[in-house]
Amino acid sequence: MPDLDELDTAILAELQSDARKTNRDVAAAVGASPTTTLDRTRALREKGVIRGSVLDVDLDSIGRPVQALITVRLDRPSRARIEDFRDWVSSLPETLAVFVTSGQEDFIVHVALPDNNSLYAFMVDRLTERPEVADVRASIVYEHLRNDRVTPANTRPRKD
Amino acid sequence: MPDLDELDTAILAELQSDARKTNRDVAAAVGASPTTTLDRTRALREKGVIRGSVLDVDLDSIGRPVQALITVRLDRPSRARIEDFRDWVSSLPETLAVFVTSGQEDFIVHVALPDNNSLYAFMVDRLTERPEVADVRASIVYEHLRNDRVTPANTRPRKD
DNA sequence: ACAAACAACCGTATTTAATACGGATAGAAT
DNA sequence: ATTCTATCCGTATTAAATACGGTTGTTTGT
Repeated sequence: MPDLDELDTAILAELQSDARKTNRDVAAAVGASPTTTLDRTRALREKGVIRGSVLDVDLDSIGRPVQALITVRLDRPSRARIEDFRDWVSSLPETLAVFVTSGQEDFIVHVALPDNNSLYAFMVDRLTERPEVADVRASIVYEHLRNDRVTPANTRPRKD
Repeated sequence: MPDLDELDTAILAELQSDARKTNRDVAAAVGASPTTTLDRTRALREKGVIRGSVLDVDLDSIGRPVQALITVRLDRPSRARIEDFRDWVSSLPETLAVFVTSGQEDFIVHVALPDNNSLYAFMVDRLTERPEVADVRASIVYEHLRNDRVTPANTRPRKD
């Protein structure tokens, strides 16, 4: 597991505010040369620290303004059943993200839909049609805030 | 509210699999010229359909492998109290994302921490120190899958 | 019906960024 | 001391992004 120094951490911070920032801009912000910054960024990708970059799409303007978190409990949640349901639900067009959890539920599914009727239909038609689904419960999401400052637990000082 | 045609939708799909894909690659994939693709992409940004791009960082390799969804209920959840707590919790370093919800809870907070002890400390020290917090409950997240095919609810045919 | 205005698309030329490569410096190992 | 390695950077080259103008086709107005 790679431990990261201050320069790596600074690069991650810059790219988190905007993953499409140019390498030159990142370099200027962190106070290193473009070459060094590119080397570091590539290394972070190769080490798997940076897994990719995701487009942040406004759900209202693509006609899906209603968000919900749907808690799902399975009947007899064996590994096979969990993985089956996980794969199925994560590929539905309504789904934004899937959390596989422990606790009182087995899944929490984040969905975005055009309106409340679609949400109701999704719950009672699509989810409940799966025989292994024992229970579902929806919480409407009014707001979804991301923290764009995801920092490493500990950072090694830069060897100067 | 902008309705999007097939070309816009195709561009969004391409950039969702990798937000750093070059404009030329996107153009080749959607079957349009780089110029047209750049025009469209810029327009999508200006219209607010594309809000930005987020780096996908591997939480294990930055020393925060333990994820949880923490359900929070406030005492007397007025607007002011909700917004206060929202702003406070969303800026904590442990927080990845915050959902403001209706239902049996007021918030669902997605956090990433180094280990289970840190999670316990976060719950009983940090959250419970806030007087307006009436109740908290954690679900450990074993897996977090994102759907990288977030498509518009309806797409207008391209005027050809 | 006709002309004007507009929208969508693309090609070319220019500017800017990404990349490859090699050199310099410094610390660690032998 | 010398070699090895890691880190950083500058330069030259390649590739992409951008600005701009031209073409086509559709809508708008008279």
